[in-house]
Amino acid sequence: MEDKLLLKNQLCFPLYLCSKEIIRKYSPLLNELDLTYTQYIVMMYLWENKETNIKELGKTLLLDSNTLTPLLKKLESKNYITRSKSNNDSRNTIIKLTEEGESLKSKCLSIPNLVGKCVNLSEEEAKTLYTILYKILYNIEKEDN
Amino acid sequence: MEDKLLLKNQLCFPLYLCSKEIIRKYSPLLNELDLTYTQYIVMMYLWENKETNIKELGKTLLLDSNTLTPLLKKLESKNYITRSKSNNDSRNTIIKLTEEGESLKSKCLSIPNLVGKCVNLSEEEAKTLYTILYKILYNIEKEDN
DNA sequence: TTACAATATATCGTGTACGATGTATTTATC
DNA sequence: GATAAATACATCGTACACGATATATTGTAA
Repeated sequence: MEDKLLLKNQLCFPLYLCSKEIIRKYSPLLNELDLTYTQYIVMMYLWENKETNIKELGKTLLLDSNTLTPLLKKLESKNYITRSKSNNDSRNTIIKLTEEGESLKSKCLSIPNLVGKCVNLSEEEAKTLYTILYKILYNIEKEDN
Repeated sequence: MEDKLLLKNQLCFPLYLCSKEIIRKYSPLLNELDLTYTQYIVMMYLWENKETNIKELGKTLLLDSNTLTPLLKKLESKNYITRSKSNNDSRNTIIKLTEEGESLKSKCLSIPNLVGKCVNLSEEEAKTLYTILYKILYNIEKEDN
């Protein structure tokens, strides 16, 4: 009977390490744009959607207002986004991309390839990993109800 | 030409989400033992090694003294470990498991299965994921030199 | 043996991450 | 239409995570 409490028998441990280490690879690239990794994925969401609110954003990034509110204030102070209250429902905080925020995307085009080079998986491995990770997310979400 | 800056085309993004979400699954279980996830993996390391120092620990967990020193002080205050200076080289901080810390392991035996149930991968998927994750870690470490 | 480099840890500041709680607004129920 | 429940966000406190820097100790080379 193997010892399930050995670090080498854990799955979450290498997941945790990989997440940290890849994000560490992002940071010198993102530093030049004055972005953190979390701010970067918020920007990615906005490049796809232009306008959103905290609830929608949080549903995608699996983050709540306690994390997003201060982060979005920082992005606002950098003039990458605007924050305003909705007229329809003034509980909603509308997040909009600014011109400057939009133009930031062109400066990020090389980032995925640079990071991909560090990770250095074959196309097939990357695809397999991707599939399994989303399966885990699906399973956990299902568990939560 | 696909847009590499779409969230759905990212690999780090689901990695980051999985790491967070699985750790979220640990937390109610670890709460009962007054441990955070990071404290838990430190304890796992110590259950395997009994005695270590901050450098050794950090090499395994990929953490530096700026994270570990305060964390270890907390584990010390819970009487799970002791911190002391080495006689051979008084720059080293020796970390030792206490009896109480050692006995904590028996209370954790059910955790891996409970979390595994949430993740809910087949044996083969888990193995594949494991292999790919450690390949990434190897590749990144190699890159760093 | 002295002075400089290397090592090991600690401290500091910033930025998430998240449970718990507070507040304002909207919806639902009677 | 008053009121309770639900919703959306904001705030607070604790705990990492990590770059930068400080401090103390040890190793090394002239």
